[in-house]
Amino acid sequence: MSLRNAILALLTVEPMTGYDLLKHFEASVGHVWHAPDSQIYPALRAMEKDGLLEGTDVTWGQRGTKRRYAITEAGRTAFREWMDTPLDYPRDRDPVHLKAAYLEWATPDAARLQLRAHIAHYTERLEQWREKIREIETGGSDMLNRRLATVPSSQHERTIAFKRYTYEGMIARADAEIAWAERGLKLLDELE
Amino acid sequence: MSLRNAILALLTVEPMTGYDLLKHFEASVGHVWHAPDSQIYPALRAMEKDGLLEGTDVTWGQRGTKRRYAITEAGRTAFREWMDTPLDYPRDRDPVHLKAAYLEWATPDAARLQLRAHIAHYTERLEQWREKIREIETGGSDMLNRRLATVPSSQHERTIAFKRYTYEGMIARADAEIAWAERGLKLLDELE
DNA sequence: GTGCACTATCTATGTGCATAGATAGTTGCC
DNA sequence: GGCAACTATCTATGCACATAGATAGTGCAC
Repeated sequence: MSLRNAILALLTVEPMTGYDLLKHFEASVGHVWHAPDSQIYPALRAMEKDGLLEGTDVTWGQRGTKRRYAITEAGRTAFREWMDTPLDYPRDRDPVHLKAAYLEWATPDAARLQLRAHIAHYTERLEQWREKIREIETGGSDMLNRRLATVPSSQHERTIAFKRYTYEGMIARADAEIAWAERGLKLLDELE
Repeated sequence: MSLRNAILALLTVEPMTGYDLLKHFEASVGHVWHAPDSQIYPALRAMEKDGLLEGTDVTWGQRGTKRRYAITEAGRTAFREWMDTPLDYPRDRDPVHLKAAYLEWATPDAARLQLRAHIAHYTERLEQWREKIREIETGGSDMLNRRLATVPSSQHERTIAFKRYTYEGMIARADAEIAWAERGLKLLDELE
């Protein structure tokens, strides 16, 4: 259900086409939730059928058309409901730690490579997330600015605070992962 | 592919039935990787067909039979290969942080409930993982003891170290999640 | 000797997602 | 005027997994 709610969240700002949404899932929201077009377009059709969205065909150039989706009142309600409902946590299923538990089966070199890849992965994310926070703080986030334009200014602080808070969480996680992988590299050295 | 490799990892210690494996996925390994019986049994059949396992029927009581699977040389090779191959990291898809980004849509009470649930979830895991480490350190882990019996004593330190290292990583992650949720609770107070 | 918890396995249906490939119109540039 | 890059959307196949329900034998306790 998260995909649907990620879509609803974006459409609370303004109506969008599937393609618009795709671009957002590749950029801003994509740092938290990713979705390919093959998932987005069918989801939009289903959500329209369920009354969460209302689609209208918009002409585009001479012969082209595209379908722009707006969130309905039912959609807003559904989103608020989801926001108020606790998530249930999936069972643990973590390939990285699964492998770590049997690292004696890997060659030390392969083990090192993988820990370094872990560090590289989270370092990259870290930079993206830090950049997001910078954008949020300097008012350089288009999507956030448009969102702020739709809510009373008394809500601006809240809205911004939760965005920053989200990315801070991602950063904290990345920091923990990097520190863990670095301890792993040290451990490999010690065991040799 | 992780399920298959989790199964291979367990079967490097000794042959087991699907039911045995299920119990392990509910207990020890389950802290890192979970799988229901409806996934395990078909996987075992497929892995036998692929030559990774060899199954033999074992009588059980008067009329009962069960199928015990042993890892083959091909299975060991496949497992080692997986262990030496870097994982590829899935795209970000994190419901918790997705929701956090739009927390202004939740009522403050609902938001608090969810952050507390987050804390409760990871606190519970934390205790399980700490218990696992205690088991590892005191030699109280059956599965680990049986595993150690299959490897030369020169490898014991390594084997134990990686297990502990794995759970330390899970603990570090849980600590980070709890700290983040606590900052969230504070943030909610401040915004009110 | 009956009932109950446990061992043991299998099947069916549906969702979410990855991957890949197809189609077609638009815009801008050289 | 043609080509490339981009906009816009759709479809197909397959895997991993959740959920649920079915079947049947075992072992023990009362």
